[in-house]
Amino acid sequence: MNDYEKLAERLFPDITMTPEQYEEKYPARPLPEGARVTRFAPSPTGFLHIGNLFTAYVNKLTAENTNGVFFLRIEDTDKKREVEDGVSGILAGLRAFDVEPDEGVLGFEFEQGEYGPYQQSNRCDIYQSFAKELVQKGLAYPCFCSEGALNDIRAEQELQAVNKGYYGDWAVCRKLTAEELLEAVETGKPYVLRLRSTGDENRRIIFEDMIKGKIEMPQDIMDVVLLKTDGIPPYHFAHAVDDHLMRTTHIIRSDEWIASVPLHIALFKACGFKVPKYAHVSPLMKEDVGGKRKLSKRKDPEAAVSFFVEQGFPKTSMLEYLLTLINSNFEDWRKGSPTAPQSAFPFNLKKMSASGALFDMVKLNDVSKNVISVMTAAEVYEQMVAWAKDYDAQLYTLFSGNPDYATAIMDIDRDNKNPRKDIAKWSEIREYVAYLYDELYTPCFDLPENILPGDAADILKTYKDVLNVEDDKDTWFGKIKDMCAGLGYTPNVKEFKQTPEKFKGHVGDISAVIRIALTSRRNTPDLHSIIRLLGVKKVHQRMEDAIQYYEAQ
RNA sequence: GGCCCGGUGGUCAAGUGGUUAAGACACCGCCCUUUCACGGCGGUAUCACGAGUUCGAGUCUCGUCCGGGUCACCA
Repeated sequence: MNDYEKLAERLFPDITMTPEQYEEKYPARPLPEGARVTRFAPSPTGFLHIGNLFTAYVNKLTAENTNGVFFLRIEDTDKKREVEDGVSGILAGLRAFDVEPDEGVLGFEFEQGEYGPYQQSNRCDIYQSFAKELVQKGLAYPCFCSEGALNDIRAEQELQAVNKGYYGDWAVCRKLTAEELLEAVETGKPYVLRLRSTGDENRRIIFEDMIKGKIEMPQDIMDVVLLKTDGIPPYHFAHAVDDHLMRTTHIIRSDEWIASVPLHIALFKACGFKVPKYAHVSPLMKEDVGGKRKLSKRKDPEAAVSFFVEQGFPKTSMLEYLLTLINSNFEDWRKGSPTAPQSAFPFNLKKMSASGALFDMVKLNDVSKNVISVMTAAEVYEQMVAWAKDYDAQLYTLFSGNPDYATAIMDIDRDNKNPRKDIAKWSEIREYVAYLYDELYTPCFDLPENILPGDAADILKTYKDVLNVEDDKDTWFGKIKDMCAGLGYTPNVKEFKQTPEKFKGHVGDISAVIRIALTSRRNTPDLHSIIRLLGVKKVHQRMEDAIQYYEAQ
């Protein structure tokens, strides 16, 4: 046994599993050629950022498109960050929008898959096994520098205007011999384990990022921490060991990791691992005065995935919108395949934009309206009720109390070739259906400027006499047209436009008055259907109320 | 500050040396229309800046500027 081996044994006396044994325990995955293994690896903070959902979705798509595997790993090596049961919130956000992992952590203290444990806090023995081997090979060493000593080094580096960090001549413990290190360990001094970097800052590493393209950077020369004083690794080392053993083929993660790729490559090489492919996703931005900035958890409510759940965006809407950001040819594809499932889209990692996109609520709304417009009334009802159950108790009671009525409302104008696009999210429905439920209805008979209250009263009085709820649509509208002449209006919109001086208004104004009297709104779906849903009694009552209101003016 | 990434209309963006510089959202106008919508047609508006290479540059090179990231015993 040489000195390094002795040191390794002294440092990790209880570690008996060797890296070779772990390699056998986690063999190459039995997947078809070209299958990609991806992962989403958040900290269990309980908060899922929309940008994380975006990245996770890209991971899922990548795996799905190649018949690979998408797994969830929890990076809980930092106790300070931890939140009680922080996993559930993240999983809930993922599930809300169907970005469900195939493998890994799938619930509170529940995981599935052959490559676990998937929670880093349960993998300490594994990290230490690989760390032990690094020590044996002289590629890692214990460092006894205190926080204060580290600060002193940093201050001196600042003074000399050189790169900060623990490296080269600054790395005092690196210069200790194995014998000296062993002696220091015996004193019981706390230590961290550091990589003995073999990097040369004058040499460059080149790697191909699948989104950003070719990236060239100086080699990493830092003697980074492999194991903290508590024996747990920080992100970098854990990433190398985990993604190697879990046989991840593509590391798709957020942009901010680019700077540490040289380090990660150094780590993979030091451990003798094959370097995975990298793809760095640009962050989602938010419009701000004078430019754009990253969506902020603190300032922007829409940074949280839960916000979209609360607002009631259908999961397909959200994914549809995200897809437009992920691959800009998605919209063209959608045009050609309006009803195809999202999973049929030929997603391409390389087509992702290298720059950060602004998250556009207006566009999301538009996309969502399209999605909802092609749903059946039954689908709308089902999703709407599911949402209301959690977020609008009154609406939930109203809807589930009479499903046929609610479905009939949602069915208005829905079987058209070009359906209406009124609704972008379920939270809008309360307002949308308000006039169809007495419990939600507050009358408001305000007229457009071009209609006088007296005329409105006349219109309603005339209409009240001819109205028959049983009329079919043509008869119904025929009666409205027939009313026009007697009241000084024209049934012909074109005619009105040509000679407006000859009329008080056109049939549109008559309809507007009736619409406002019955619904208190200036735009609603087809009035004829609404009248039938409302029923004779309510229709007459509301017209009476409106007439009274106008006559009092 | 060092290193790295990015920069085409208000927004998402196509674009791989020769295009009238696509398309979508938003906005505006017109048309359709039996209301409200849907829909159709059209319009405003973009290559950050400066050099260079080239017959020719949004595209290649260099510089500048702007925005972002990163330089922890956080991830």
